Amino acid sequence: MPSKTSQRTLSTAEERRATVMRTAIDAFAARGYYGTTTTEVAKHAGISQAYLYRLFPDKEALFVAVVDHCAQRIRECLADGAARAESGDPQAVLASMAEAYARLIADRGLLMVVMQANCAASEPAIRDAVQALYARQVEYVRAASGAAEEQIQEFFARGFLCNAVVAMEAEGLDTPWARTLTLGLRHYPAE
Amino acid sequence: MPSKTSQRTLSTAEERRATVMRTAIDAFAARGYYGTTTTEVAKHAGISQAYLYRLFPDKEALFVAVVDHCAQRIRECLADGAARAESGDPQAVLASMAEAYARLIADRGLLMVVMQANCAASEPAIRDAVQALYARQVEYVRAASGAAEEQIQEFFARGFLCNAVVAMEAEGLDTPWARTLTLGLRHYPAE
DNA sequence: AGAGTGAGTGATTGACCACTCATAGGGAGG
DNA sequence: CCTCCCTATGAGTGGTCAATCACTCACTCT
Repeated sequence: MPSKTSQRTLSTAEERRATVMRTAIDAFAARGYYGTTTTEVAKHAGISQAYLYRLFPDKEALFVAVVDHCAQRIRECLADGAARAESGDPQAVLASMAEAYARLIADRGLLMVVMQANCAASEPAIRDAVQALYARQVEYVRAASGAAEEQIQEFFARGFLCNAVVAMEAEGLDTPWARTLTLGLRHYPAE
Repeated sequence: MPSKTSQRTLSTAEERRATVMRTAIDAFAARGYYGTTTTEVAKHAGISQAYLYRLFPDKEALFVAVVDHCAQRIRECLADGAARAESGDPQAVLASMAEAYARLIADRGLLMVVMQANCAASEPAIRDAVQALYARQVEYVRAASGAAEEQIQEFFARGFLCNAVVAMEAEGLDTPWARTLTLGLRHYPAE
């Protein structure tokens, strides 16, 4: 019967959930867990706010789902970096992972969601999600690189430096202090 | 006339402002700029919410004032660390500053306010305050230590690592990943 | 064609929040 | 003792937010 426009109009709930998790990143990235409204998230996903509550039990579960989604994308990115390493040497693997990470955070959203989650850790469920995120990341980096503890720690320290620099929007600044912090940091332009 | 209790009942506005900036730290540290209510801040300071608005023009100005207050305390702490250095050697000065910083962030509040401010940088006034904070910190560390750019950068990278670890409450955890991240980090118990 | 299932929404609710205003009361100077 | 300024508050106000509910419509199976 719908001969003209063969486009289907309805999606499955699972497809919608995936869309929401993708589009909610930018919303939560800008204003964090408390500062983002469910109406805003719904608008980004192109659905009504009421339906958002059919897809997720409440705002907290929605946020945790978004954080988990980001965690998974970061892991995939690290794995991709490890696969591209030119040799099995721990330092080479770490460098290749760092390069992949630098490319990943070219879009601010992903990174900012993780920082926002880190800051909203006073909610137990969110703190648990953040701890799980870093637990899996650290274990993965350890396993994939085989590097020494100190090297892994420094890898993450540099990662946190990246995060902070991006969060405070200091990548573009042409001041001495900003140049000191961003020394040697690869900065890929957005998209 | 008030012979029994000689305690005064009124304070000057300046004294009250100082009290608010001290007590608001814990409130903003836990739930950030958006998640903290002005009523909460007023209650912590022991004044009415209405009077808070006589001391500060609005919530944003209040938050920025608290961030500036934290920035000043951190600078004092770094200066104190530099003064205690055993020699003028850049590495020794940096190490002494790091030690002082580790002691400072024994109370989570100060550090979390800075992280929360970093995450609320979508508000221009807050972003400016955060950038000013790090600008002065980096310049101070550079001037006081005389260290090379790379060393200064690594100093701050380790600082951000500290921040993240404290934020996600991983200092106490006895898991391999948490131990990797906290390697060699001095952890002073609260208060 | 008609019944049943799941996608999707408009309207609403009660709680709460940033911010305001009229006013009460302490303390110092005259 | 009176008065004037400053500290301080109670009682709102308009607006917004998370969450709910009754309801419509699209699609499928028989």
